Amino acid sequence: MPVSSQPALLLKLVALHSKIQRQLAGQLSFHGISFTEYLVLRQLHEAPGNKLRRVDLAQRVGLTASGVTRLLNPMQKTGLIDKEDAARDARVSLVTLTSAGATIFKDADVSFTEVAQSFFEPLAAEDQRDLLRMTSALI
Amino acid sequence: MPVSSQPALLLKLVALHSKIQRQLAGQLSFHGISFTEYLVLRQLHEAPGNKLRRVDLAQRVGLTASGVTRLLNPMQKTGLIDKEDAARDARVSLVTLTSAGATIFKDADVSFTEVAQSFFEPLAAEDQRDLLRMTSALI
DNA sequence: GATTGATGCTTGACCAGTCAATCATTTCAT
DNA sequence: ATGAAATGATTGACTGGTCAAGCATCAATC
Repeated sequence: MPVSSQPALLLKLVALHSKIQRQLAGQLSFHGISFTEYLVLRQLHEAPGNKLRRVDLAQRVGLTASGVTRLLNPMQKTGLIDKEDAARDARVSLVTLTSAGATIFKDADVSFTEVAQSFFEPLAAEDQRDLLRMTSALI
Repeated sequence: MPVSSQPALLLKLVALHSKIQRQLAGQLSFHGISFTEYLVLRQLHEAPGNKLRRVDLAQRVGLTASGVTRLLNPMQKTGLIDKEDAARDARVSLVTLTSAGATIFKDADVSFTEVAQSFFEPLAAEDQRDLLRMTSALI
């Protein structure tokens, strides 16, 4: 492969990401949440006991600790999540998924899956497998 | 391919983008510019006469018109770009690349290329070709 | 050639996030 | 047991954008 095409490839991936963000934001807005909020709900949904420390949540969704603080405040006000103190450590504040939050997540996840499916439709199944393998190798 | 893996693939691409952004921002900061600023310099560098209308620049770098206005103000103050009135249309304000801007771009572009090359190093040449083909098909 | 609508750009208000500082609490070495 | 360092969370100041409104100019129709 000519050396010069790696920059082009990098730019393509960035452009691809813009397209993904636009589509996801558009569909998730019907559920009243942003993509980042979807990620939070998803992580809580997957977590044992539907509960996580804020630091761990930050790491999983790719935000800083303060970013999580700022993101969660409105989510708590709208009842998607709740705070809970940790038994063993008074510093940590656990984040829990409310049942309302779980409902919203399940609805939003349908949209997310639809976007994902239609997004990759131009690729053959084998290409999709290759793409998954390559992205895993690159992360 | 099992239907369920498209969501996973989408999440991988998002994670990949985070990694790209981190690496690019880190290297470009040595040249005193952000990735978005790099994109602006790149577009001007590629444009005929090193000059573009703000609307066209906005579209090429994926920003809104106001985003471009806000981005370019500091870039003009630091002398990377310059304004110029269009001869035929008093509404448009052309953006031009200064020679200082061209110098910074060339330096930054070396870093950009290095990041791109090291980023895709885990992939064989054939994989890189496939990846380029797939991303082009998806955009 | 005046009106109406489209286009290019900027501005004010806002949103989502970072970073650095701070505070509270916990852990660890002695 | 105590003092020092580490950890978890929040806050203030800031960055980098968006969106909607507004202003100037241009184009088209009548």
